[in-house]
Amino acid sequence: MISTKGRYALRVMVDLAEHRNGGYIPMKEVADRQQISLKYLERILPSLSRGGLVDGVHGKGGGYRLMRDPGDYTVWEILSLVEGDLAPVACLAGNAKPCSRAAECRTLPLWEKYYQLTKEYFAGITLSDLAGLAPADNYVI
Amino acid sequence: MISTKGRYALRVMVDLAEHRNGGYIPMKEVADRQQISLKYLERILPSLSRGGLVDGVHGKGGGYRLMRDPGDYTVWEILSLVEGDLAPVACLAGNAKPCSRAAECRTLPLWEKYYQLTKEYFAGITLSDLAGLAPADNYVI
DNA sequence: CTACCAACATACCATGCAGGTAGGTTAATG
DNA sequence: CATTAACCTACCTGCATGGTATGTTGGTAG
Repeated sequence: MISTKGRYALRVMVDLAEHRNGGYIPMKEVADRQQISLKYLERILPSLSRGGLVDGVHGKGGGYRLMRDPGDYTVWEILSLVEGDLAPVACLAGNAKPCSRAAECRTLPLWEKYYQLTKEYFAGITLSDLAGLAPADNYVI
Repeated sequence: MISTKGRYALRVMVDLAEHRNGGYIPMKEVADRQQISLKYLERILPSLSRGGLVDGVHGKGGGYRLMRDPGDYTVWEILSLVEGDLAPVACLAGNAKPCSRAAECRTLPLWEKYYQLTKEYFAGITLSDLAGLAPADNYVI
């Protein structure tokens, strides 16, 4: 199951896409609009920043800003960054030790296909799809 | 993510389908074949039994047995029974309190469609698909 | 009737993660 | 220098996972 961390991150990104004006948007605004605890948001945003999805600036007039066009962010990218591994079962996660029963496992192909399905679904949706913005809607500076 | 409980339950069901002979199969056999702790298996099977998926009999010569043809069990049915709710996010789970932001939530439709996709995928696969048995392969008594 | 087998039930425990809260530090602006 | 806002660290509570251990109940075989 996707945790609140992933869900909140997605909502913040959509919010930043909808309210973008070329400048920096303080998290307090987003927290108010989205009704999410500011402190909790502040714990999520650094990973988005380190991942190069947003750009954060300290101090007065500061805040966060998208670094690319909303149409260039996929949901898969955002969720992966925040949630880590989106594998449906432990044996498919990146840090999993190789399973000796893999070759004969009757259920492994089921999980693999489901993983693939999940990836394709989330990779096919961008921020502009969610924000209801046209893909050609360009960044205003 | 699907927990070991769900994964093990599925493997047990497939094992019971592959080795079914009309009689009862003791969990010790399954535990040995599947390399799963017997004690842990014994904690999973009562729910499968209560759910009417298998039939358990005490004592010597006892064990568990499928109650229907393998082709009549869907993966969705098995996982739902053992895992409870398979909703990808908390707001879609059955026990979730109604969210006041649902009407305006930009991300809700995304989760709903993913939930639907998951359901359709798992409901489209049966035990006989996994066990490699032909659907017409009938129960031998 | 007794030994044995196997399902079934219950209790306990260690670990990790979710979902926060609290407080302070650093960097930029006016 | 006061304010703003990102950023960092530590801590806390509750719950789920993945077991282990110790039985009890019900049925069969000898």
